[in-house]
Parts: sequence; structure tokens; C-alpha cells
Amino acid sequence: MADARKGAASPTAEELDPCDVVRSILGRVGDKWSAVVMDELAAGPRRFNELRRLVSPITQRVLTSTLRALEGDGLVTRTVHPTIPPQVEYALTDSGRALHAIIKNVAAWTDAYLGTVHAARSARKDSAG
Amino acid sequence: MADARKGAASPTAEELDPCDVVRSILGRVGDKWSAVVMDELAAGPRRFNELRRLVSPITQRVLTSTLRALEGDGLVTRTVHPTIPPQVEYALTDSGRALHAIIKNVAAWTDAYLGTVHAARSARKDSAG
DNA sequence: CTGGATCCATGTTGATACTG
DNA sequence: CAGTATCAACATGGATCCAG
Repeated sequence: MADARKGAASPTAEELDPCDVVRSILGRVGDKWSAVVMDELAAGPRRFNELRRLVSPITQRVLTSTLRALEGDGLVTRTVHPTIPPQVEYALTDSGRALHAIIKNVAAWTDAYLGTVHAARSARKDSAG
Repeated sequence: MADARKGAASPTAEELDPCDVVRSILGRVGDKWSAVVMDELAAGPRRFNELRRLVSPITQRVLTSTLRALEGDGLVTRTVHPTIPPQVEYALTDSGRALHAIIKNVAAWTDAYLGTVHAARSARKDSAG
């Protein structure tokens, strides 16, 4: 990870470099909704509109693209039940669960350093204003 | 973290809700350069242009704002030595080091699931193209 | 119910030039 | 050396309407 900037070395794959993958994963969980979606999914499989209600004021367009991105990285599975009306279930994969555990570590970190962060942000405002 | 959408409850602080802080931290480490900057800083304090060379094709404008953001969250310290020419040293704080450790966990996750991720991405391309 | 398509507001990143 | 200022390009997220 210490050398993410050297770019792609080989043209046969888009991301052979694990560093790039690390960055893309960080970017994924760092986006606005992925983490909370995964957190809801961690409690069990959910259907589309169920998730939509659960993760708040997310729009369906964004929920769709978030889910697609998660699915595209193998973090989430999408199962279509050919019923009327259609029913689609999303669930975390093993890798998704493992990544979710790491996200929980960030939550724990935040819990531990909440005071530090707030102090730093207050100091920032202090010196700025 | 399961209820990040309920918004701010009190007006006296911008982020009393730990969930919001978790999201902001995820957003910070999920941005394009913060993680690699922290990774370089993990090896020891660095000066501005030193970092600039180290983290590759980052522009100084972006390096500056990245560092400012990190400093604003108390993850990094900025020490100015009033010499000629000016010398500024950046270093990880305790919280920064702890967060960096978590980032390393993501790197470990990537190492463990690299095959899964690539398979998922290939399948994605496969069905898309 | 699930989700595609379009249009739009905004934030983030990057290139470049200039300053103490 | 270590930034700041400005402008342009691009990505992200959101609102709304439409369809299987």
C-alpha cells in the first residue's frame, strides 16, 4: 500500500495491483451510503424497499447504484425471486461480512477517540473563526 | 451506526451523533489520498515536499488540503520550524496511528479476498459486456 | 415492487500560476 | 520550502418521471 501511485503495470487487467484494490475498497466503504447499507445487511438479508426505508433518506437511484457497486465487488449477493410482484433479496457475502467487521472497528475507533476528534475540530473552528 | 439518518438532534454542535463522526471518518480515509498519506506518515514524521514526492502524483494543492483535513480531525500534527527556509513537519498522532492500524486491516482484508473481488469484478464485466 | 433514464446541484480533484 | 488563489474537469448524490 505504500506505493499506490506507481499506476498499472500490466494492461491485461484493470487492477492487478492490490494497492489499487485497497484504495477502491476504501473508496467504496467511504462513500455516503455503502457502510450503512452493509450495516443493515449485517443483521440479515433485506429486500430493496425494506433497505430503502431502513437506510433513511437515500433515494432509490442511489440505493440501486450502491447495491450494484457492492455486488460488483462481491460484497453483496442479489437474489431475484420470480414472483408477482417481483421480490429481490440482498445479503452480505462472507467477504462482505468480514469487511463489515472492519467497519465496526472504525466505529469502535470513533468511540474511543470521539473526544479527540471533537477537540481537534473545535480547535480548528477556533483558529479559523 | 445503524441509525445514521436521523440527523443532528442538537444545534450546539455540528456532530454530536457518533454515527455522523463514523461516516465522516470513513469518508476521510476513503478519499483518494488520505490513506496513503497516513501510511507514509506511519513510518515516521515527514516534511511537506518529502510527502509530496512520496505519495506520488499528488498535487501540492491536494496534499495541502488532505493534510489540513487530517490535522482538523486530530489525526496528524503540523509542526512549523521557523527556520530559513521554512520547514514543516507532519506526524501521526496516537489516534492517527490507531486509525492507520485499521486501514492496515483493510489491506489485510484485500489480501485475503483479492481473488473474490477480482472474480466478482470479472463476472460483472462478463454480464455487462 | 424493483429499478432504469434523465436532468441538475454540488463537492472533489487536478492544472497552473503566484507569494512569503 | 511551503503554501495560497483561481479555474476547469469529473465524480457523486439527488429529484423526478417512466417501465416491466
